[in-house]
Amino acid sequence: MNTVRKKSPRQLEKQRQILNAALKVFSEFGFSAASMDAIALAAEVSKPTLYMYFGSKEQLFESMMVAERDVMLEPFEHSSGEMVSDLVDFAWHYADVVMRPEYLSLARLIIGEAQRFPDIGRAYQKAGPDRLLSGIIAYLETQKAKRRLDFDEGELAAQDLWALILSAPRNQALHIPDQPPSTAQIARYLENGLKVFIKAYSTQPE
Amino acid sequence: MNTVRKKSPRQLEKQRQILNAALKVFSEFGFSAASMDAIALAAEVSKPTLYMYFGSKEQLFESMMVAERDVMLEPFEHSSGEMVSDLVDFAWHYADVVMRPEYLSLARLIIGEAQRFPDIGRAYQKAGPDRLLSGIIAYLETQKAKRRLDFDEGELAAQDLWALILSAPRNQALHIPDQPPSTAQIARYLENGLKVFIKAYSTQPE
DNA sequence: TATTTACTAAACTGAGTAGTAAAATTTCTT
DNA sequence: AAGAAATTTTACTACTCAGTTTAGTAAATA
Repeated sequence: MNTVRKKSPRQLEKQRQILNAALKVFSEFGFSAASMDAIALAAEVSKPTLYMYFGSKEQLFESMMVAERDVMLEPFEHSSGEMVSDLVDFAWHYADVVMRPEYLSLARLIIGEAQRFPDIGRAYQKAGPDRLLSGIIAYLETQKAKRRLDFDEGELAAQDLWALILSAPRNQALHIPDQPPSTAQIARYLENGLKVFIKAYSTQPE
Repeated sequence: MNTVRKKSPRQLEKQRQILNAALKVFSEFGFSAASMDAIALAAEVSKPTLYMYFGSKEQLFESMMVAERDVMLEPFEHSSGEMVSDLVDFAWHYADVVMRPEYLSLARLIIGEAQRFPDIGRAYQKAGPDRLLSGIIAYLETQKAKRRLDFDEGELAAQDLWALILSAPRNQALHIPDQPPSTAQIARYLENGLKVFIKAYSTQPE
């Protein structure tokens, strides 16, 4: 396996190109049906270059997963610093990440290949859902500290919030990629979910 | 495409054998990576026989999907007749179906191939989640009629119940096939979910 | 200018795979 | 038991694809 020694900006650019192409092709066809020729073509790179940067199809797949996962969750990372004003903002921000077509494609790919790449499934669960869940828990705890919410286990409350808001539209989107729920439909589930959550967990339900 | 004319019990038996093998191999490898040779081997049938019963790989895949889906949902079908005594029973019955390893495998397969087989994704949504949802709605409506529950839209209430009970363990199981949640873990989510649901929807929360 | 580095295009290897053909064999029917 | 139908075995075709090799080119470096 001949790796590149030093990474010039030009090489980093090429690496990005390849990873982007890999995401695109793998997402569309799945691991097995995606061909390295197709990825090379999409990346506008020759096949030997592909193998120079990433030794094999499996390695490319795993590298792509790690890279894309981080890119995907980047916007969420940043927001965890700023203080969200209320649950609605929080929920919408969350929905924006999870319901993005690229995120859904990746999730579909991961679920579909989970049996063949158990490490990737586990890593995704940690870096994706679990991390987002931590964010929710942290937020809910601050609300609990302010006596606005009441619960025993933060994890369960966070799971409930997630489930109430996004379970229905996300599952549907996973099964039917070509008919993603509209913003209005998402809003319907989101508002109802929040209403239920508040009724169950708020100390002063309106 | 040379189909078999009359179906002797022996042929039906063979058909079952093939479909079972197809489920097994497709579930393990996904559509593309599964080979017809492997399926023939698993079914203890020759490859030409495979092609005699099901004209092509895609046809076999689709037939298997339809057949397995129906088998999978059979136990649920029957139970909708008998009157479930309370929500806990109902939830457990539901969890038993959805968290079965074979059901999860099939769901993983469908999600992974949804982009390549949009019809199958749509059909599954209708025959699986949507049908189960109808069952929940029907049950909730009877409770509403008895003034035990209160809600505006049955669909939303049913989605909430589903989400609260099974969203968390199911998602985790989809990502991490080799570590399915234990009965105790399922119970934890289920009991908490029911508690929240009752608090939000019951007319007389305990 | 000479040399190294990164890359490309194209052909090739070797393995696997969907699907078919035909003859041999088993099973069913009469 | 004899003939018909269903199946199997075996072999094959045509193709795809991961990964490699070769021969040559553009650009950076010395």
